[in-house]
Amino acid sequence: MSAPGRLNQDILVGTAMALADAEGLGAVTLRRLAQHHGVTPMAMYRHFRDKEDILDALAERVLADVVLPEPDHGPWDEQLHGVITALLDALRPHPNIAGLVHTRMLSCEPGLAMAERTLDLLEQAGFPVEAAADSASQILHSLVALVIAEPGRAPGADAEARDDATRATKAALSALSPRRYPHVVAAADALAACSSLERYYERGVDLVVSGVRGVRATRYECEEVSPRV
Amino acid sequence: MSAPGRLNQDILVGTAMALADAEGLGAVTLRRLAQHHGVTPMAMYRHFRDKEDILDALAERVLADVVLPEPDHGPWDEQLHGVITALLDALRPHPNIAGLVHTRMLSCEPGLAMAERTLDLLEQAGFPVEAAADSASQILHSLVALVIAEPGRAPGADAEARDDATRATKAALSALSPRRYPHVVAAADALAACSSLERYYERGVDLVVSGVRGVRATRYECEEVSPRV
DNA sequence: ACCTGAACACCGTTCAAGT
DNA sequence: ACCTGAACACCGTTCAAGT
Repeated sequence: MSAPGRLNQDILVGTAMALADAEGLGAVTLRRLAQHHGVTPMAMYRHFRDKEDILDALAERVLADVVLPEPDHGPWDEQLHGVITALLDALRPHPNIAGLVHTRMLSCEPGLAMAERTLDLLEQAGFPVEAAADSASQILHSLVALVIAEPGRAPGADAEARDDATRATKAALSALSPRRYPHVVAAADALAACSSLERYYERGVDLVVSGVRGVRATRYECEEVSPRV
Repeated sequence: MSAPGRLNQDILVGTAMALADAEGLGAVTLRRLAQHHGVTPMAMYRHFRDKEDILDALAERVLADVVLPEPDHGPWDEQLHGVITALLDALRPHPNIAGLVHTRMLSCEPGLAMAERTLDLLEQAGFPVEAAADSASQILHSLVALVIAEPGRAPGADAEARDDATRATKAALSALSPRRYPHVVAAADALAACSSLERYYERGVDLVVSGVRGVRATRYECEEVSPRV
């Protein structure tokens, strides 16, 4: 495809990302990577230890796009909102790759930076260290899940195929027994595809931040209003 | 391994599940499945359309273990707590398989049953249908993420290897610069492994249910206490 | 109806060899 | 230092054939 030119890890990770975005993770292959650069598959072992190493680099590349807002002296929940939004902005363009982040958050620099900020904010909010660790992990992983589960996206196909898949899902859900699944049938369109992706993600962020606020209010702070049990 | 006896889909899914639990999804292979039953790989095509079909069946089998509590007239949030716990109880024994559920929740009966119950409860809580759809999706996927991210589990190895991995993670996190990652270093042990899995999952459920309560309070109900903005 | 045998196109990975 | 060629063990899948 491109001139054999100079081959390095950054370039290769770039084409791996393009492959994953266009055709899914299944298309990320030593052989296709090599072929795309007019080179033999074994040449890849000059740049990566093994396949796993490529996937690690792919996850790190996505997380490297996270632009954390500068820490300020605003309320912890607004700052948490900012961190969460920064992660989502980085993940959303690469839904096929997002899943890789699940197991690699704590093994690359940008993931650690995000964990650090999240832990900081949770401890500012009053969470004890162990609760902060568990919660930070869940928060970050929930956002990954939010991107993976984004309604109306097919595993790794082009826009047309994705559209077909969405239509098929709508039809399948609408065709269910309305006696047995009344709510699913009523919500078929909303479950199969978002009317607004922006609103979907706003709701997702809202749910997570509200969860942290609620846990704090009921567990780690006595002098504030607490929702009913 | 076992006598050629009678081979059917249920038996094969059972051995696929055992393989996945023991060695990870990578071990679930047409050829290993066949070999385990002393049969040729092509015999699998009598029982499954293709490999994807096996993974679908695997996800459905896990979800089939969900025991939804009977609907009652208790408060919606307590009932939601019950549904969430039921899903977690089914997923937790099969962390290697949990990820398959992400894309298959709405394409099998037990997944639909859970979506139906969740939508029902959210609408009881006052969520408009579209918000309920987005939120139900996120709730269920967050729980999958909770299991996948369970601290201290390696992708698909035995207990000993998992222990080694946990120790290595602890060491790696503890060895980070305490100037740059003070909170990560301080929380290294808690991030690498749970002191109590039960507490980890309780916190996870709590965070999700609190999130729903909070969103309801600020958006879909005016006469209750609402946390500060 | 259920299983086999041979074949195909594709994987990741190794090793010794080239320049 | 960087890439090649040949080989190996493993994939999913097809097709025609057996009983």
